[in-house]
Amino acid sequence: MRPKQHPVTNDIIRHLYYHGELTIPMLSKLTNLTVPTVGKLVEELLQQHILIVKGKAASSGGRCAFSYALNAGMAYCVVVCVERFTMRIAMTNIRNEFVTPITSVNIGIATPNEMLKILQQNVRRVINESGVNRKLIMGIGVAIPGLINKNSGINYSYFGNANRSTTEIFAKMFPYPVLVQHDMDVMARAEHIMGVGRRVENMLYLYLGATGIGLGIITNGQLYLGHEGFVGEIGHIPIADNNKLCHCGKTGCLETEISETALAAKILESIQGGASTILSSYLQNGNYELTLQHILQALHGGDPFTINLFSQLSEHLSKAITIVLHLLNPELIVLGGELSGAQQYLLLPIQQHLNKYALPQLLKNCRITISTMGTNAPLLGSVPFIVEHFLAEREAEPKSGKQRA
Amino acid sequence: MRPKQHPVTNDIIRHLYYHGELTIPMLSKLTNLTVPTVGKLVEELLQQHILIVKGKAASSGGRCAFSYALNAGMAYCVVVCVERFTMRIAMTNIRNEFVTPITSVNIGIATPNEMLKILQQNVRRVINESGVNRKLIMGIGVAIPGLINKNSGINYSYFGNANRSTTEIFAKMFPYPVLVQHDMDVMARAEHIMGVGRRVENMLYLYLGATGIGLGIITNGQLYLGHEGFVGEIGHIPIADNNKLCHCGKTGCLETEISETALAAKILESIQGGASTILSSYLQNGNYELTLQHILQALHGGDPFTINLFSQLSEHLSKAITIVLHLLNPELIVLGGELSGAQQYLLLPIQQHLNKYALPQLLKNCRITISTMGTNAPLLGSVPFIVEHFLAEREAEPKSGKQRA
DNA sequence: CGAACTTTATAAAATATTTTAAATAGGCTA
DNA sequence: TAGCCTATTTAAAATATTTTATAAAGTTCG
Repeated sequence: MRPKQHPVTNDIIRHLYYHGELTIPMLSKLTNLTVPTVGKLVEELLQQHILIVKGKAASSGGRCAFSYALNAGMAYCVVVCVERFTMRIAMTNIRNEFVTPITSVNIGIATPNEMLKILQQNVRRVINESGVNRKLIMGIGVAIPGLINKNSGINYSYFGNANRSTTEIFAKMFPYPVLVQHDMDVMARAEHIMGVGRRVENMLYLYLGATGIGLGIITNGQLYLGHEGFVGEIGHIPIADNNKLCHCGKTGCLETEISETALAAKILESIQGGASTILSSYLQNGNYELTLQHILQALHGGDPFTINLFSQLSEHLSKAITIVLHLLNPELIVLGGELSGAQQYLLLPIQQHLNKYALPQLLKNCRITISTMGTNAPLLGSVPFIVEHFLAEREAEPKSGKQRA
Repeated sequence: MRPKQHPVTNDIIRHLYYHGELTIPMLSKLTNLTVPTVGKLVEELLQQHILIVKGKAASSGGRCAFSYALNAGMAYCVVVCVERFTMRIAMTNIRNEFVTPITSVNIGIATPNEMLKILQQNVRRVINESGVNRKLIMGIGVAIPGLINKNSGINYSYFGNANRSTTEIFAKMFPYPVLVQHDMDVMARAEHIMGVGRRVENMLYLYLGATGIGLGIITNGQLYLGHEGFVGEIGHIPIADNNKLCHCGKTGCLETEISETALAAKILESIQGGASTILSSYLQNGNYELTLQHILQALHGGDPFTINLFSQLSEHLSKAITIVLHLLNPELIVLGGELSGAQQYLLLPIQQHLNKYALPQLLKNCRITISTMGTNAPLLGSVPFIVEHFLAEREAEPKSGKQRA
């Protein structure tokens, strides 16, 4: 008997999720509903404990409005991210806040089936230990690297093979919806919803990881996934004239210059060629491996060799950034991933090189910054996906009983 | 007294514009309104002569539905495109059909002010000669090359300088809204709305012109303009290791390999080096200039040298296509512009080279084809912009008198 | 400090849209 | 060609949302 109301309350919840805190007149503008209508709906949502009164907003010349927010205890998300050596799991509330510690599990060289087991066990443990009412869990978000088909859920790296859809596998494993997403897209979304990219319509998230490079794209205010979800494969753009063979089989890929192994190899070569750097000390006593951690440590320690190394690396990166800048004219480019830990040692040379390569009109109004979300991005970025899915389901629902609260 | 109805009838008009012909149940699904509601609104629009009954749709197992379409005489657009040597002007109806011949005016090396005068005079003439009721003209669409700021309308090529907004200039010149757009975006839109890209959510339009290269981008079903409208600057991607100086000041730009002058220079060099080609015959009697027309003629005439030339050109092009393919995972790539006249001599080698460069997962479900709209694209592509603007204005309108019909 | 103005919230009447139900029209099969 | 099935159309009742009007709670300025 309420044909439109249910979708409309979802709209209110959605806006409150993205804005955090809103007044009735603000919601009226955002939803295109009149103030009395929004007033009634908010009243209803308050009674269902979906909303809470947050306080009074500052007056803008008249009676000051009450502001409302989502009740943090209204709904929860389980978030998982799969990384090189570990899988991290935690629970958040609907306000993007962690409500459990982040569990980190070693995954070693687990087979797809072992990975599934590890995931299942640990997700269950996190849910148990959280003490949260299971009915309030909206879903599970899983961020994984590699190519993931956005329609079938088929991916070519974890949890299965080219024939098994992860979506189907997980549907049998959990009583909650499980959303598997490319980690790049999850991080881009995190940055866009709760990081430096808030309210930005067109932005790029450039992930500079130890093992690879990727790009997450936000166009017209929404995540762009492309036809099948294979967006942002920037690591294999032929950009370097170095003749180095990439693991993809081609030469000159961006990734042959920018990765932990590429950096380590370059350093080793230089040291053998007589270069003087603090990094030599790590290579004593039969230890021939340099990790990114060592390199970043040397960098922030002020080692001139390493600083120069990052300046060189920035040159290649700048060429790639120039390409995406010229193609997509973003308002903001966010740099994330382990390599972005280089901070100013990366950002400043990039900006310098961009002045050389990029068209000034495009560069002028494009901000470039380093992510401040750290390792939380691939976890928190799943929350908006889960919230959207939850609200979409809620809309499709037969208008049966009252909603969870 | 009709708070929502007006926007809703606009929605019906919009859907009919994009689909051409629809039944009431189809409109009901598209608008999220019930069949009785749509029925009433359609009845109203029929009485206002905005819609016409098109015929009966084929039955799908029951009573067959009437199908409705926009009345071609309901509204008109003036469309203009500015090209290298000429300005072309015509009038269309709201169904993307020309209702006047296409007027072509020589613009030589006109100054910005002269250009404005030429445009004004000829647009007026086309309107006069069309005999169309001026009240039915929705607006004027102008497609121009170069960088155009999507917000201010400031462009750096025609009709003004970096300080004058074309939007403002035109507002004083005509009693109709004038929409100035980048020609690349207009052509991409044409291809997306009425060309090979109909119903495609994610596509790229690659313009291969005599003087430059550009990219129009459709993401999530809508034209992507970027932060300021400077999207698709693909001509200056550093892709060639040829050390040729580009007019932008850098070397190795894609445009240094793919353009009329680049091709002509290459041919001349080869001929001087002793190559045998039918093109030599054009260079007799003191004529040292080769146009793209000559080259395409030789190509389709089967000249082996020219065929080979296009195969080489395709290699560079394929590298650029690989980049955008890897970054944006489109469903469709449409090739347009004068160079696309090479047809299979361009398409086949591109596909061959792509097999070498691109990741198979990305290539597999991406169709690449050559535009079939020819020189109409930059004219007809303005129509959807004008229609959208018209409908947006109509929505904002105070719900005063009845609408034009 | 109170009058005038502005903004927000609520109540009652008006109206658009939906739901439910019944009628109509075409295709398919016997 | 009659009768059944399905889909479209129209009609009437129910309900959500808007409009209009009024009250309440702030700010600003004389």
